[in-house]
Amino acid sequence: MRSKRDNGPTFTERARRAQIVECAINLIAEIGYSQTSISKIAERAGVAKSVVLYYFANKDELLNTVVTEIFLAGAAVMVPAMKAEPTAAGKLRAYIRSNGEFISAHREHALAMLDIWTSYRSASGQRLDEVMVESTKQNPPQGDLAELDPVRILELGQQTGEFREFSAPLMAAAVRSAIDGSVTQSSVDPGFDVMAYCDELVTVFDLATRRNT
Amino acid sequence: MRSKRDNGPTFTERARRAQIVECAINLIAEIGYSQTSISKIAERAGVAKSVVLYYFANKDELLNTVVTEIFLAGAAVMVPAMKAEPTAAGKLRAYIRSNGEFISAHREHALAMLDIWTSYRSASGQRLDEVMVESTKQNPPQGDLAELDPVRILELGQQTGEFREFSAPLMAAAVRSAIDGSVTQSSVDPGFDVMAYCDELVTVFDLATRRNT
Amino acid sequence: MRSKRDNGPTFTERARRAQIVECAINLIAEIGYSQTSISKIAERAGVAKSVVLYYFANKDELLNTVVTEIFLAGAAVMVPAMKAEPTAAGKLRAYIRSNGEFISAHREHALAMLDIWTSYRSASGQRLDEVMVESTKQNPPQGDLAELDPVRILELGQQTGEFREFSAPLMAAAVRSAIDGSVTQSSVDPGFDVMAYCDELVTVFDLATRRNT
Amino acid sequence: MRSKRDNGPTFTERARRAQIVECAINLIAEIGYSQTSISKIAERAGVAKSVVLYYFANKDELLNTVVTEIFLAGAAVMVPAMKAEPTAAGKLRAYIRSNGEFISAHREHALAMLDIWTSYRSASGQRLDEVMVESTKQNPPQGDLAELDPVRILELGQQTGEFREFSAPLMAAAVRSAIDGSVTQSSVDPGFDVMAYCDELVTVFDLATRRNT
DNA sequence: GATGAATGAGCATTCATTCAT
DNA sequence: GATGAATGAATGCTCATTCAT
Repeated sequence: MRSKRDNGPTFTERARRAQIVECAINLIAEIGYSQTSISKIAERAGVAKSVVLYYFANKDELLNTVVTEIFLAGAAVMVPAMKAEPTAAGKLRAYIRSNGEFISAHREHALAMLDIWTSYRSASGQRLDEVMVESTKQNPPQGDLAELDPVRILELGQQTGEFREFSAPLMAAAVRSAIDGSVTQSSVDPGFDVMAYCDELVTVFDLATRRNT
Repeated sequence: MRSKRDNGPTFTERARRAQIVECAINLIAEIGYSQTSISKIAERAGVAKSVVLYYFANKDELLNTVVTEIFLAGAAVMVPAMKAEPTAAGKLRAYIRSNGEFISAHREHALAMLDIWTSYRSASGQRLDEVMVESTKQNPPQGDLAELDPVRILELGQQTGEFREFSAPLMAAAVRSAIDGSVTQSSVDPGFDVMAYCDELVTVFDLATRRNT
Repeated sequence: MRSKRDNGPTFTERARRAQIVECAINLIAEIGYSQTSISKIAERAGVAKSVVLYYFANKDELLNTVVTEIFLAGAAVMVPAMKAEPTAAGKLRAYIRSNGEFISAHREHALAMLDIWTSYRSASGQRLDEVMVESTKQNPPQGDLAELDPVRILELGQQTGEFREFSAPLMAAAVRSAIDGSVTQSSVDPGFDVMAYCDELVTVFDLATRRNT
Repeated sequence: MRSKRDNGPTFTERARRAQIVECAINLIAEIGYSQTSISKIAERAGVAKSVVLYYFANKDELLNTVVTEIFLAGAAVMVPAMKAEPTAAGKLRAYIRSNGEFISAHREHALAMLDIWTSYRSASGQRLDEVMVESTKQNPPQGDLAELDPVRILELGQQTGEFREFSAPLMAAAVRSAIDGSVTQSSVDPGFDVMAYCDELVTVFDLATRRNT
């Protein structure tokens, strides 16, 4: 795709890829991943179907790009918010609220992400996480991205004595799925107030995790 | 399929339908709804593809049967458990735990249900809940099934003074999505301890809802 | 299907066969031969699909019965009308008018007949007439039915000097297709006045065939 | 299939479409519309089934193209022939003869057209004319094509006094169905002399329409 | 860079027919 | 007599992908 003396992707290439990814996200948010085909994406982007496969080797690569894109956009919002909080309780609060803010601000991205996450199956029936295991194992999240793991926040709080005793992985799973619930709700009811919901979650997990005196 | 003066379904018919539904559930749990085709279901059931369509007018009817079957099986476990509890706090506890018990005992059913719920899209892109709205509006859940609505439990607790003030619909959404999270976790990690997770949830929502003295 | 000491078809058998044939005719007239399936016929008759194939070895036999039935019903109307006319001109007039009367009185039968005649193709693409050739060759129309051949009428008229010189087969083809046109028209426009049309045809072919002095 | 700024169909596209249409016509003429499937058309064209659906969105679009193609080819022959005749009687003669010439010269096209016309039923059982009503209402035949309406010829002749009094619509129906009869005859007997038949029709309708002195 | 052309695999569904009861 | 059960072939159609230009 590029010459030997490689200067990285050209401007056009990046623009086209971004455009295609954007159309894919909109489409997935609108009609669901399972109904989203390459030709529909191409149609919406106003290009030939083969153009999509020129920029992305196959459907899975496009999908992967979409997921990564959204994930990084979310991280860009959440990581700073969490870093700004010194305490574990503060970090947990920031984790929930900043996630909610991203979902509110980028509703379509969140819808697309959740839909892919829950709907995607490879030809052999593997889910996205199963497929991603290899690449993740090779590139475990480092530095800032590791901050996004709720298990770490909870363990931190238990170490500092802010939080009571509980299973950090289980509590983390509860936090994550409760937050994801806001996307599901939002897809059912477009008027769903994600931030109000997340504020409620902040209270819930504050009461549920803090050490009672 | 049957004449007017109807003696109800044959023995064979009930058996075959049950078998097909079972195969469908297994398959959906295994490879996901989007990868589940009628021919794969037939293959697993060891019958010709056309047999499936002999017993179910079309894919949607089969799907509907699957969903209803699983839902009723879940309700059969949950409703008695909740009725046995007099207090709202007890009912909430029973709601979470009995749901967890059903998920543990029928892991494949729960996986299939969740996958259908999140993946299904009609030809026009509608989700299952959107499609079901009409039938639900015509036949709103009555009697025992109404017990399964978590909003009612929470409002009850607020009326009796057991629970603090909060938005019942939002809290209910949190409860539901936290419970559903156990299925997602279970699909990612087959060894996930659903009951331990639900016990943790019981604590979380007990702390989060009870009136602090 | 019947015992050795054969008393011919039982009452039930004849009744069932008649009922099925009737339903087939209605259905073909309504939705066209190509959309008419055995299961639809059975459904309309209120019996199981296999019942239809119990009385008729296969679809073609049912079809054949339908065609024969309608043809004989038409002949029953037309033959007497033609016999009543002594002259060739009178017979031609009677041929057209009585055919029109049959079409008017049994619109569905006529529609079904025409639709089968034009639409039917065997699995190998043969038309109904091609398929029927063998049976017709073995049993050429005799006696009264031979009266229905318009070629004979025209040749008779030429022998008696009533008609001018023309090619009888070609003129006969013109007469037949003009009459059939009334069915086509009637299917397009249910209000089409078949008798008025046939009266016009009578005039047309009277003017067209008579010897001018 | 093509981008917005459109240079019109490619050479390949036009060629392939023409080839597919041609194969469809041959096949319909041979085995009838009801037995003609997309895969058979593709097989005859020597391409994959999906190629047919690459050029025609669905079977109906292909069908429509076939019908339009044949109709326009017929009109191209008939319109000039009729225009060349100044009198109504001449026009009527030209209408019949030029139609016959087209049928003789393009036997397969005529057979296909008639078969589609009589056999086609939409999924809901509508005939081709019923389906075409809307498009025809929006685009009524204009200019030259209006010449092809036999009703107009007959009314013209009555206005000029060339023709006697009769119902023009009924006479037109008779003319049309008599002509169509040549196609039916030709399909039954490949050696049928269409032009001789049409010449006979010319005489028939000349005698039948002209004002007797 | 971009795209038109082509393809094969798969899917849901329809249907005539066979067979055991 | 009647029917439920089962099946294989066929149909229209979608889609991701390949390839030559």
